[in-house]
Amino acid sequence: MFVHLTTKKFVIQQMSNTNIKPTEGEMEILQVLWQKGNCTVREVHEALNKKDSGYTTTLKLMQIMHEKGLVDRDTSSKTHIYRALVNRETTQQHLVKKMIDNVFNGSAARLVMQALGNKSASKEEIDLIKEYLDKLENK
Amino acid sequence: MFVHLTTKKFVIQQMSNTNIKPTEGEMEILQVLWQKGNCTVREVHEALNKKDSGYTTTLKLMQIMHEKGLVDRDTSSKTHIYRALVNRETTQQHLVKKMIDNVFNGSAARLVMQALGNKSASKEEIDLIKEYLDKLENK
DNA sequence: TTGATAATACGAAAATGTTCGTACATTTGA
DNA sequence: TCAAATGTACGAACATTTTCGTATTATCAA
Repeated sequence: MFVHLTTKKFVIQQMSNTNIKPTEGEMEILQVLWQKGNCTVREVHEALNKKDSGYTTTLKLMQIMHEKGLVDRDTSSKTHIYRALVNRETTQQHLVKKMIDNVFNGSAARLVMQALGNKSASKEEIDLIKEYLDKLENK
Repeated sequence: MFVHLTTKKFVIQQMSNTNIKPTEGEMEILQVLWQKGNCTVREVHEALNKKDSGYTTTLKLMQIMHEKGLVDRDTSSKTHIYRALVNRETTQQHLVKKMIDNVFNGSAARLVMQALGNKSASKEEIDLIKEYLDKLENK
């Protein structure tokens, strides 16, 4: 399906931007790109499954992301292929840090507990976290 | 200092808004109100210590927050006294949930680990969290 | 070949958030 | 008392993000 991708190269560059702050819409798109790897605009648009906005909106957003350097794209064929240029973990790190400051007054623990109180945290997830904590404490 | 406050009453009402999403600027103000309790605009403005925006900006923001129902105010004296109308924990809950969805693809554990990897999490905080986790698991 | 389909480009409107200037009212102290 | 200081009200400018309409180009199948 994406055989041609093995020959067409993306420009090799890494996002050095220290001030990463994707908008909400941009984050949704990045999620898809991180999860599915390289994508066309249509693939992203369909993955998002937005009923309240059209295809050209997603397109425009991705074009802007390209201008900003959030994504790179292969334009060698008519249908462009996009990929995330910002690192997933780094971006998440930035946003979490911002939330800790902006919402939790600088306390990471508060955020963690709030997140754990959330129903989203299942038994398995909690065990995973405990394990992680032990590792963290042993160094 | 705030003796008069014991006699002047705030309208008793609770924010029922299910779609709480304060903007970044609004969050900063809420932080102050949550932390310091009832405040004048000036107190908030000084607590924020923003050098890049003036007093009337903070004022305007707080007026808008009032329109939105994020805060209530006592206008019985010339200098109005504001208080948060949205609950701290509820608001944080909403924002965390949103971030889990929007940034961490629904995984609370991922967010937690990202937050813990942060330098902001000290030894004490980590112990606090472990304690919390045990409590959480025992029910 | 040619018309339908699917893409991109891009300007501009709409929506939302932030900032400020200015008018006006109240308080206060000299 | 009355001028300076301190407040609020509020419109308007500006910035950013999101959305869409329309023009144009490429692809594909009949």
